Amino acid sequence: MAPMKYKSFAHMNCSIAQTLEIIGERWTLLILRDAFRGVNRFEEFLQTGMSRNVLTERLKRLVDQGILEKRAIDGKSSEYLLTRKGVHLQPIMLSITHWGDKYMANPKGARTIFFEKNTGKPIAPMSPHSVDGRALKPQDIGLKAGPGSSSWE
Amino acid sequence: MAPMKYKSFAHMNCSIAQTLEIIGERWTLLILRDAFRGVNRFEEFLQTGMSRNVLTERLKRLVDQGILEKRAIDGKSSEYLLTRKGVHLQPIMLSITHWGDKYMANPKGARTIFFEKNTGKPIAPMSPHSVDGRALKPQDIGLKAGPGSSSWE
DNA sequence: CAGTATCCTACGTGATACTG
DNA sequence: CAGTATCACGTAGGATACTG
Repeated sequence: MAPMKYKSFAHMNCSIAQTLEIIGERWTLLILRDAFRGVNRFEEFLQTGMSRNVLTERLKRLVDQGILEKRAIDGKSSEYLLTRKGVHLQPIMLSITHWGDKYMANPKGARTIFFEKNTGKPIAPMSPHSVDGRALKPQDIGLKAGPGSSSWE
Repeated sequence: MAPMKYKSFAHMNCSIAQTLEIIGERWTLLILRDAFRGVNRFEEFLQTGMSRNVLTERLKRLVDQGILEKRAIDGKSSEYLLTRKGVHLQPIMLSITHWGDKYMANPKGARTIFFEKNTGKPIAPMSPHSVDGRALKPQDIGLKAGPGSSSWE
């Protein structure tokens, strides 16, 4: 019998599938969450609760994908910093956080607050917008196949 | 030796961790993606590529969590519909799609286009906004512990 | 069509010891 | 401190047969 493996999502012609192939593993998003909080050292990331081998592999993958950059600090230590590509994951993080805040709320209130530095005010919940800046409701949005679609619908 | 299990994220006092505990499994987000495209039948979901037992379990979990609603169609068939809670996952879907569009682009262009029904125009890339509706850049945003935080920082 | 039920395997994971 | 290296284990996942 031919060997069996988990199916890769990478070949699927879909942004969601391909993105999940990179950041969809069990601990990866928690590592990234930490990175957005300013965590950048191996031993710090460990505090989140995964074991060393898992962290090693995830970090390697994130560096390979250009989401984190590894920088030597003084020959013996290194740090991991979000690249531009990594920083652009921010809307995903915020969306997940806001959904969790709403549907898995801690009774005492939000656990993490994202605020605008200029004003100190919390940001608005993530929402889609039109190109000219109007907030849109879920039902205002339709979807269709684009030029990169092989074919669906 | 005490039995070993995958560590649950559920106890972590974190919106991201708890959300991942629900929608973070390998096929779940692809099922939800399909649901947003109007897929609602078992055999249709199967086309995405997972096996029956996996689909069965994922659907059950999503129904349990109130993200999908299972409705009998005529005694023999049933369909799965996004609840309000499920629809509110839309920003997550959109954010992931846009990131994938940018960093894992298909050379021919977007595969799925989200557009505003009223105008027919594609929506803007997902971005955080201030409460009064100004788009914010990643570096405009800070984060701090909220009232529900046990303690960090 | 919509599942349920097996069986099997490999991968993700956890624990921990070890190295520079 | 920042990893690398083992090893063992269970669960997610794959294939497929079966049922109403």
